[in-house]
Amino acid sequence: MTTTKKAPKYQKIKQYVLQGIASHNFIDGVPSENQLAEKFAVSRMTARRALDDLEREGSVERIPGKGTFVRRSGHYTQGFFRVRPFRKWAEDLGADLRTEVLESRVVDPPEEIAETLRYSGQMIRLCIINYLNDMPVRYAVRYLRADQCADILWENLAENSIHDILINKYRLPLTRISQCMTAVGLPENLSDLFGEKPGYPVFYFQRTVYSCESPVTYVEYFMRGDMAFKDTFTPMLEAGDFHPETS
Amino acid sequence: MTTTKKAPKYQKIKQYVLQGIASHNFIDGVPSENQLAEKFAVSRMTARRALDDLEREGSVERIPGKGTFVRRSGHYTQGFFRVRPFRKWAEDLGADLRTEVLESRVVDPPEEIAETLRYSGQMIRLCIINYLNDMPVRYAVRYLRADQCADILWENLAENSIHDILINKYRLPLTRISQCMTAVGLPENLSDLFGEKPGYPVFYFQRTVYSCESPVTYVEYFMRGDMAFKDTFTPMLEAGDFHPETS
DNA sequence: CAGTGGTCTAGACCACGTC
DNA sequence: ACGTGGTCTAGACCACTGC
Repeated sequence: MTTTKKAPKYQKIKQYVLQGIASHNFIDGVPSENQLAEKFAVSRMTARRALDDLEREGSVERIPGKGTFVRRSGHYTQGFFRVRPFRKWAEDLGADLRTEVLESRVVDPPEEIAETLRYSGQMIRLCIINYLNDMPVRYAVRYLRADQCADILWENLAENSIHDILINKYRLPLTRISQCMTAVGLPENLSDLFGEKPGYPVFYFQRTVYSCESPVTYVEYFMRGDMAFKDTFTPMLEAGDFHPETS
Repeated sequence: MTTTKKAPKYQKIKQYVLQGIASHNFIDGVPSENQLAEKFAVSRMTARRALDDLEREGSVERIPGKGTFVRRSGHYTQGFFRVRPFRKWAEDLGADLRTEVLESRVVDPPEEIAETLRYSGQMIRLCIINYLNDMPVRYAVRYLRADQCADILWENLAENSIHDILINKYRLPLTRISQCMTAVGLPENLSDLFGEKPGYPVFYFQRTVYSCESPVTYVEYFMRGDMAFKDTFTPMLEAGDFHPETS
């Protein structure tokens, strides 16, 4: 259900290139359009279509006359933000909020997640999608330590807040939240879920939640780019923040 | 210098469609790929390329078997954020900040701007681009009331903060800032400026700055999507904000 | 010079929605 | 049955880069 029904040829090419990037091949350049076309026995336009997508999704960079290259990110940081709890937000809007649990199981965590949560044992992985008035607006992948809250697998996560459960059932006071937001193109594998093309602009969040300085859960999610963040405030001279002395 | 050097045919088609959208034609559907191909005497693939771009940039929506339609935005709001002053941000990074003024002149404001600033006289329009370590990261268009600060045209805006000037020279205390952020695809006309393809994910900000409840300046800007917003905070039960009771 | 990506053509078949 | 968008082909010319 996640992939397109007819499996276009350019999808296979995209997969091939993405895997190659992940395996750190292609460090001095992705195969050229002609090479890909030959390798997959397709026309150059089709190979090109695959690279077009990858470029729009930010995976590769093309330089005319030279070739196609893996893109590096280069993160700066630029400000801060707060995110309102999803349920509260929907309430205020008077909008209909629906939550679906797409996956809920025990996994061996990827290395970065193990590092982030400082725990290398098994984890619970939850994939959740939120709809607002039947429009998919947020897709979240969450990791929790299996030793801390294995029973969460049996909770009704579509109806109850995960934070509620962590606090009230597992007695984990949530004391700190650390998060990062960027704007990215919608990844290919979420295209169907959101009903948008790969590359559609979305917010990408990465959040770690701590209980008493110990990381409890990591969640990353993609949210439609047209979900607006709004703010009105008074620019007082507070803590090196937005204030009149500077631009 | 802003447009591509060879002026591809699909650009003209994009322009045509965008103008049609702005003129509120196409309310019941953009011309089909075949119609556009015939009208512009190009192959269908070329007309299609134009619509591909417009779709990725969020202007139109395609429905297989039905047609291509103008996209409506449908803004919700989702949280809030703060943006650090650009100069301060660059300082902290130890990065090299460069500012270029691309345009600086007196104009008759578009209607929305006149409404936002509650002033229908002439305005000063500033187009500014910021580079961080020689990478273009932010493009801003700013409007100011010509009757309030016409002389700002003669200031060295590349070196001095506009807010500084407003406060210190024009004695306009900035008392309130109201802003909105979404994620959008990079508009076509900024593609060259940023060195990214149209559709590249960027943050889009709209901000109105007030002095004593009177709007003083409106600025909108596009910022690279890989400029991260980061935040670490304690989720206390404050003013309906992020707190443990909810998701 | 050969190779790259950027654009373009004039066809084609398919799945889907409307009538 | 017809029009729509989605995919695909096998060519083509161009501008640019590197050698």
